[in-house]
Amino acid sequence: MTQLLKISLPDGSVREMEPGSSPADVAAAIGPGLAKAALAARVDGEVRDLNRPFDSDAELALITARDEADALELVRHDYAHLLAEAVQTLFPGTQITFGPATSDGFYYDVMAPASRDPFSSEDLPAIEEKMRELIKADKPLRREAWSRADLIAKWEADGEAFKAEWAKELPEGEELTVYWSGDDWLDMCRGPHLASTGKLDPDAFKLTRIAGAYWRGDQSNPQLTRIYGTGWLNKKQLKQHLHNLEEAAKRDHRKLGREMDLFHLQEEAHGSVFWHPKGYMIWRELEAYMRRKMDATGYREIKTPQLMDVRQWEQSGHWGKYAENMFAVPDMVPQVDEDGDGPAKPTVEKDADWMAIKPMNCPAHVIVFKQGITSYRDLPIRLGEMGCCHRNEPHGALHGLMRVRQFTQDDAHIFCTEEQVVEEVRAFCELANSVYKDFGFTYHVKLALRPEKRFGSEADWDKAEQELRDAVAEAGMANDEYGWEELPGEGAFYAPKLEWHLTDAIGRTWQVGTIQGDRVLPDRLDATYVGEDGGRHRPVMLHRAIFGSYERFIGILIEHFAGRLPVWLAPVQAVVAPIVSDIDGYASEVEAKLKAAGIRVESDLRNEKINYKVREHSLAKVPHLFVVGKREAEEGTVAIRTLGEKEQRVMPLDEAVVMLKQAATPPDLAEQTA
RNA sequence: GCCGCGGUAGCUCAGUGGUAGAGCGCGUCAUUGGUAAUGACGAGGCCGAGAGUUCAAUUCUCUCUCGUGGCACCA
Repeated sequence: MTQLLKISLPDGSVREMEPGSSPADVAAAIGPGLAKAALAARVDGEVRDLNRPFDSDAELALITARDEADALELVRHDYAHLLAEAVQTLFPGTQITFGPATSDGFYYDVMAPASRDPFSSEDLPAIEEKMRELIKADKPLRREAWSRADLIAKWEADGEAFKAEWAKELPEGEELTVYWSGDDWLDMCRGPHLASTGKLDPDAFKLTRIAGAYWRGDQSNPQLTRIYGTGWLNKKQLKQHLHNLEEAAKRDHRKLGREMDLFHLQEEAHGSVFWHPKGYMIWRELEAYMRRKMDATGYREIKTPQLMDVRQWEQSGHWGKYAENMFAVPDMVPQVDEDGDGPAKPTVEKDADWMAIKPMNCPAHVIVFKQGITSYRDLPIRLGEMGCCHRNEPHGALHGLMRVRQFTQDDAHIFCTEEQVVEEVRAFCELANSVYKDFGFTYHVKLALRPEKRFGSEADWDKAEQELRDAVAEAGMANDEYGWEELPGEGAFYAPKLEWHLTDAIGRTWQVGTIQGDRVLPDRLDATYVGEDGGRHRPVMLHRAIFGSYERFIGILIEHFAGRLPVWLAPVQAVVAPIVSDIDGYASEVEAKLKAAGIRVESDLRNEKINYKVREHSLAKVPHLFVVGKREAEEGTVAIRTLGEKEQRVMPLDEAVVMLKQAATPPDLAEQTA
């Protein structure tokens, strides 16, 4: 007599099942409702197919649509397979490669048959339709174990070069699995999958776009066509997601930047920003804020050259590694003809010396550090700079304010002894925290570890990584609350880095802040200090930034606040709008009083109706609108309409000035007066 | 840099092998109106750049450029 399997359920009960039975059988035994609702099973913590028999006694939790994270992952993976099957059914000869789930759906990378052009968005409706047909057909999805040799043979026979290549690299001897869709299509896959295609909702997915992607993510490999889709458990979720996308598009900083007249970009300086008065006001407020923060925490601000001899960049190692992304200029006077019209492309003299526009501030800061002789008593030395840098970014990378060719960092370098590193990094964690909190961001801290290509000894990397780890632990941030995580291979070539990833109002994350513990550059540029023992020692150099770059940070703020910036950052903090022109005099008086209080205020004396003015300044996202009519002028009051609030408040002018002044105080200054 | 899509008025976009249209915005005039669009009239375009096909190109083809969605990159 065979022994029954003991299957423990989440409620603590235990069911005895025949050997060979599967989670589906358990579900059926519990009830027909659950049998229908079950999508997959968690067996001893591992997500598995519903029909895959138990290997032994096990803990079982059935996954239904209520277990949303697991369920979404499953259906998205299934949609991806369905996509591949649909494409191959419609276009025989198409090679398939990979198709994982993503954060909002799925994609599949395919190679169109040589006989036709790569797929385009025009093909999407037909593919979608075919996917729906496959769902309706309710094809069972069946797991099957294959040997590696059989798999390779199968892919080679089918002309699936990519799949064959991949199969050859899979470990010998390990059980490999394929999934059949019905009896006529299969893909190599670890699984798990739903029991059949009919479990998917034909109205809960949408193919969204087509893009190129390299085979195995490597630029030197062939380029495949990636078909993206968004996939959900039901139609309602899909609709909600599409709605969210629209909402995100509304807060696009490029759109708001134009509408709010903050900045513009144009061809002649692509990748560099033309800041308009209103946009630059945000910048000035941020810069003033950051200066106060850095002044208060022991930094000293410097300003270093934009242009340095290329040899300096060779010595630092940047020229060798990043020359193609640097802007170099010959140190010569361009030839100009007699009319003063120089040739559009001046010829460069053969023996001209080359200068490079700085792509970063670090070497210049080391140079400043090296002036004179530094004693250990002077350390740590914290040198800050609002450093304007240029990098010749790949064209495809440029994006509004988020990725630009000219940017200004809130940069600083801390030169300190080895003993001081952990405390300096810990203090930085604290500083960064106070800044991000002031803007209402939550964030995650991550540690990017040594990359494959790197400078410096293993011992130094061991030390540098451990210091950062220790510092975060001391700051109390090495835990789940701060999303603490280590990222192997993601560090810079000269140092491991801590990264701050902000989460914005609609849940997107942005990497902004960083601190990096560098022993390479001080060595390459021969920075030293005199120690207690009278000998020369290498300082450790900490590279750090909190905003990252002003351009990008402003872009993030615009999107985070959907343009409705906090009063202290709003370019125009209040508009005074008289209802009739008789009141212009009083409006000007109100404006003058607010101005005297340091408020950025404008008055709108145009010959327009109040409705029009209210609408316009609301759309312009002015935080406070001061409406004044005959009544207010007589009583010496203002009717305040605050952006985002329905009710207006009428209050005496003097009171309003105090109120607004308080609302417009930057958060770091508000703390002190509180 | 690679793949796909795009570039028409300040903005959002329509349109056509015979050198252009709307709405908003802008200007002028009238209107002085209590909280999200008052009306009338008017100005405004090398249809991204260059080359080709054609009697004729904003329209078709090619190259370039910029933007855009991805990929790759991100010191």
